[in-house]
Amino acid sequence: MIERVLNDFDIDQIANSGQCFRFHRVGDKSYNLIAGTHLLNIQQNGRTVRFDCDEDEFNAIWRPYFDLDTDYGRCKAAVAKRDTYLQNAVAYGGGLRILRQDLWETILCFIISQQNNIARITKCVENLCSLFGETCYNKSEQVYNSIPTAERLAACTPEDLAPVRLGYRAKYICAAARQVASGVVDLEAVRHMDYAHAKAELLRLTGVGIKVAECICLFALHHIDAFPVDTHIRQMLDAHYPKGFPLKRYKGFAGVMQQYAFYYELSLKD
DNA sequence: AGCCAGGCTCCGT
DNA sequence: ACGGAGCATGGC
Repeated sequence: MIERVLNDFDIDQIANSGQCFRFHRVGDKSYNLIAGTHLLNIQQNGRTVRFDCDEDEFNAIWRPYFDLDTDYGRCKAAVAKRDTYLQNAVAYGGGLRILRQDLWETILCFIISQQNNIARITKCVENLCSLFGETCYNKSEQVYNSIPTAERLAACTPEDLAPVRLGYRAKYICAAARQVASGVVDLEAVRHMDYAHAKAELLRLTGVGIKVAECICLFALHHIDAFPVDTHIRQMLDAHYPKGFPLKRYKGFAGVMQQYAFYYELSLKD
């Protein structure tokens, strides 16, 4: 069991930020999270966060996953004083983090995300894992399913995936899985590329366009210059930044600002 | 009931 | 190179 006192960290905000679709709420500020082949129970009480794992796993997996070595206070302090929109967004979602998620898992989740809503994305991801994922066990003998491998999905047809209810995205998933399993797109190489090259390589995947590629760059590869523009961000930009978002001001961490804005926009719509 | 959702591919110009 | 139709499904 690991306990840490953390600033700028709110597990509810992180779990509901639409970066990861594999947080399962199990109690007050308490979640089971499946990331790659790992399962974590995490619980927050005030600034104290409890990670149910040993120190080696914490350092190897969860510390980078939650980006705990980054000072988000510095990002927040960079927000222009007169920019009341971003000031409000930061005040609202000040506990957000940019996660370092598994690359293949993020590719699948964000292919599924297109032209879809978060509630249904979550269901599709759950279906995909429970029907095609690898069965995993942790030390406490908890059973859970990881995201299916590219090899497993490459052997599937879109009809095979029908129970997942992916709609027209099923054929994208099958095609992308074949590209990855065959090595036509080398994800291990993508991991070591800079932002521009990684984005270009991801764009070769069927079902991955600019927006999805930028989400993958931001939420898996931690290229925090990425600034995905989806329908919510588009509306926000039109309403609050008609002359364009000040990307230069936030160069090097624009993706963090994007995430504050995205989470704030979601809150304004329910 | 009808609009919309963390868009993309494909096919005309 | 660019623009628009079509796309599956279900939440609200």
